[in-house]
Amino acid sequence: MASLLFDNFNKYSFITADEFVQIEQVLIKRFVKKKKNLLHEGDICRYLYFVEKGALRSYTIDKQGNEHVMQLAIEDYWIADLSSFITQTPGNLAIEVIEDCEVLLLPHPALEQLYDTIPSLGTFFRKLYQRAYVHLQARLHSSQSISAEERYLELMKQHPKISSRIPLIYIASYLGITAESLSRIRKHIHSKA
Amino acid sequence: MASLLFDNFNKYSFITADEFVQIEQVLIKRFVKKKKNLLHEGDICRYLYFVEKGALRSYTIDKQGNEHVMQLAIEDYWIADLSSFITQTPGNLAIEVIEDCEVLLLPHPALEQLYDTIPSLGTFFRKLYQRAYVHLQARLHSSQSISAEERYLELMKQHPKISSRIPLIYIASYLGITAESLSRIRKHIHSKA
DNA sequence: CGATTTTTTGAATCATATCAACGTACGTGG
DNA sequence: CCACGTACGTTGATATGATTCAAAAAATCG
Repeated sequence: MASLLFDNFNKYSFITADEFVQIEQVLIKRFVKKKKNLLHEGDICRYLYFVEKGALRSYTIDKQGNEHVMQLAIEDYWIADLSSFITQTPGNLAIEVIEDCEVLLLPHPALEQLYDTIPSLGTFFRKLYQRAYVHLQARLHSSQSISAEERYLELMKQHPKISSRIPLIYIASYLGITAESLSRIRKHIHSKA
Repeated sequence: MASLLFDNFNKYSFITADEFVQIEQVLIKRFVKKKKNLLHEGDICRYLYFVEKGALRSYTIDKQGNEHVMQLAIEDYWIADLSSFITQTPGNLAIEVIEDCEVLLLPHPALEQLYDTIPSLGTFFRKLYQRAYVHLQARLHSSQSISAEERYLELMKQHPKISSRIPLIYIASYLGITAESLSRIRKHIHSKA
């Protein structure tokens, strides 16, 4: 069983082949085209999305109608509006496809049931939520303590695949700056390299 | 039983008087003086802290040694380094007393045990973690979409008690700006009011 | 290929930081 | 109870990082 998802589970928890078969039974596979939304602002997030292929972003929309990227995801990443998923109430994130995708949908009610039969799945997702929290805190910290250029360099270092594949406008938005600024930052970096 | 903590539990969950007695048995009461630290960077956060009286802040320290306030807490607030508390591994938050405090300490192992006997306690803290997550996301969103002045006004509106009692330097740090900037923002607000 | 999206560049402007100085308040030890 | 020191707040002058708006160049897509 060569499966990206199986390996992903076993990165942070321990899932047997048998257990994985059970999980597979509730997964829904979707092929989604660029520019399509998996989730709209105000929707209840009914699935956790695991990316098998392609790229996506989640984003919020402010009062002026500007979008702000909250998360970027490529192969082997999970993406969702976590707080909406956990509470099953309307959230304020939207999720859009950046690059034609193959995603696996893990439905909320099915997951709740699987927790009973596969205890280590609870561990896995508890850890996942926790990483999300830590990551958010780290982002707030760096947005308050370092320059946009440093933030960009850090992102490049930690997620080189993301920064090379995702269009600059989304990376800029993720970093909390404009596309123009990031373009200038790139020029500046190249000029001294 | 007139208790701030009892009422706090019943804001987000339902705890009976009997259950509350059980909880009280594991709580540790501490009186802590201004400037003292309840937690240092790199410590394992072994307690959730409930503030009965006084004021505290949690903060991170960046590479240049500057502090950045992550949370402010007064009476009726919980404070902790959540990710360190949950994993019981060293964290990177410190917690310092701003105003002489009375705090209740809820130890990690005791809480784990109470979850078995008081199921609604699990609900309560799950919701607490979730609010922390949502709040963090909202902060990141507003730090990327609105000006420092708007952020300050929002804080004043949502937490008037905090903004009136806590020294300006900590509020500024919480907002991600310098004390000088916040001072000017205040002046600007008063001038047009 | 044309159409759209994405990236780059320039000039002007703005929000916030920085550095330095001064004012105020407060609490503690003498 | 006063005086002193430390913590906190304000103000001014200047610097800087990032935004805005406009336009052109480059890349991508059907």
